Amino acid sequence: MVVTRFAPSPTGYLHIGGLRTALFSYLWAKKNGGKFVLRIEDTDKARNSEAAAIGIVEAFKWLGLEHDGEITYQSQRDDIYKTYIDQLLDEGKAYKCYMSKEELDRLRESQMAKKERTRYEGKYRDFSGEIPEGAEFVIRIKSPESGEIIVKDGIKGDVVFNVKDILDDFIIARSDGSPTYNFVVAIDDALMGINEVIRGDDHLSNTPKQIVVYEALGFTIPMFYHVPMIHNSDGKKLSKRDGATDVMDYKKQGYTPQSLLNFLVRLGWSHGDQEIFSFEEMIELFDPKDINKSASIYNTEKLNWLSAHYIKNTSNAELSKLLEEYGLILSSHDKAEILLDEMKDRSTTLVAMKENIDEILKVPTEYDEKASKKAFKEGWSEVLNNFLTKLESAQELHLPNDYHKLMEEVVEEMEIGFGKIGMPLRVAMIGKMGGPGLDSIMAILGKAESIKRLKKCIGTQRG
RNA sequence: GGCCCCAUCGUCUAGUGGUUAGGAUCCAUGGUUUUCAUCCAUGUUACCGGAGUUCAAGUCUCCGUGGGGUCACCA
Repeated sequence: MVVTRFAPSPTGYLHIGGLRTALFSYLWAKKNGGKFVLRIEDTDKARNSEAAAIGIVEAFKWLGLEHDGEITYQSQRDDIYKTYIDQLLDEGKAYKCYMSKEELDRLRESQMAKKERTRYEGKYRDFSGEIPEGAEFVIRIKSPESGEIIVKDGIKGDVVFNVKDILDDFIIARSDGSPTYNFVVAIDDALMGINEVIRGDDHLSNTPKQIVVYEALGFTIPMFYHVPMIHNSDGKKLSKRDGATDVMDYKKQGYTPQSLLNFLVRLGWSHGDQEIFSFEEMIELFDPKDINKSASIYNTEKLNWLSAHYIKNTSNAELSKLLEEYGLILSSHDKAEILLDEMKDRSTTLVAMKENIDEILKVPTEYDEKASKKAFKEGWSEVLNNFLTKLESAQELHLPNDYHKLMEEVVEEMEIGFGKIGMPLRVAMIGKMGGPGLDSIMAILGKAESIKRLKKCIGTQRG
C-alpha cells in the first residue's frame, strides 16, 4: 500500500508551495488506494505556534484534502526518538561529542581560511582520551567515510552524492537532548510506514543524511520524489513576500478550492494537453513520473482563467451558496436566476461576482462622466420619457423579453437606432456603460425600481 | 566557494532521433453583442550557446553559459 505524507513545520500559514506538494502526495496515495497522513514537525519550540498548526489543518479542510488517521505531532514523540538514540549509542553507531560550540566555530573558521569544506572531523568518533571537565555533549551519528550515497528519485532519476563531498558525523541530538531534523524525519517516516516521500527539491541535499539514519537503524528506504520549486517572478524561491501565498488568502480573494487545486496540479505536472481536471480526474490521472523536472514560475493569470471558467460552469444553486460566504444573500431575490446567469460570465472570482452584483442592485449615486457624454445626446430625454410612459402603463412585466419588447416599440415608433435608447437607459439604470443586457437588468430590478431610477435620471440630468 | 538540480513561446506546458515544434494562458485583430462580458475565428512569440555521435538532434554525449537549491546544536 502506498503511504504518503505531508509534514509541515507550524511556523506560519500553509503556503502555495507546501499545498502543491501536499496535493501531489494526496493524489498519489488516493490513486493507489493508499493513505495520506499528516505530521506536524513541531520540534522547534521557539518558532512554532499552535495557531499555525490549526491554520494548516483548517486550510486542508477548506480544500477538501482529508488526511487519513490521526495527526502525528513530533513534539509528543520524544520518548521514541530517545529510544533510537540510545540504541545507536549502544550499538556504537553514534557517539557523544564534547566539542564546544566555540571550538567548532574555530574549526570552521580555519577550514574556511584554507578554502576547505566546513565539516566536523570526527574528533570524538573513536575517542579514548580524557573527557573535558563538565563539558556538555551532543550526539553524533557515525556517517560513512567514503563511497557514494545514491538517492533513488522518481523525478530526478538516481542522484549520486560522493560521501566525502557532503557528509560528516552530523548531530542527531542537541546538547539539551532534543533530536534534530534529519534524524527524526527518517525515524518518523519509517515508523509511520511512509514508503513514498513527495516533497520539495530543497530537501534533496538533506536526503543522504536521512539515508544514513535509515541504514543505521535498519529501516527500509522509501521512494523519493523531489518536486521542483515554485519560483516568484524574480526566479527565486517563493517566499512570504510574494503576495497572497497564504492558502487561506485565496479563499478571502474569492477563489474556489476547485480552481486553486486545478491551478496547482498543473503547475509542474501535466497530462498531455489537458487543462481542466475535476478532483476525481486528478486522482485518476496523477502520476509523479509526469512531474516536470524544472522549476516553474508562479503567475496568477491561469488561476484567474480557471476561476472564471469554474464560475461560469457552476450551477446557480451552488453559486448562491458559495456567495453567501462572502456576505451576499440572494435567497429572497425573486430574479436571482437571471442575476446569476448574467453575472457568472462576467466575474473571475466570487468576490468580484459579489461586487458586480452589488453594483447592479444598488441605486447609482452618480452617473459616469464619459458614459453620460455619450448617452445624453440630443433628444435623449424624449426617448426616455416615451419609454417611461410605456413602462408605467405596462401590465405584465417579468422576464427580460417583456422589457425588451417595450424598448423595441420605442425604437420602432420613434424610428431611431437601438443605441439611442440603450445608452441613456443604461446610464439611468446603473450609472455607467457595461454590464448585462438592459432587459435583464430591468427584469432583475423589477418594474417599480426601474421606474424610480428612470425618473431620477430624467429629473436630475439636463439636456 | 563546495555539492546537487534544472534549461521549449512572456507564463504554464506537450514532445523520449525524422513534427509545418502542438495545446493553454496572456496580448492583438476580427465576428457575435444596443454596452460590457461570454463565445467563436485569426494572428504575433520558443527549442540558452558551442562542439560531438548519427543519414537525421529540441530529443543522446561532452564542454560552456545562465538560473535555482543546499551547505546549522532551523525544519
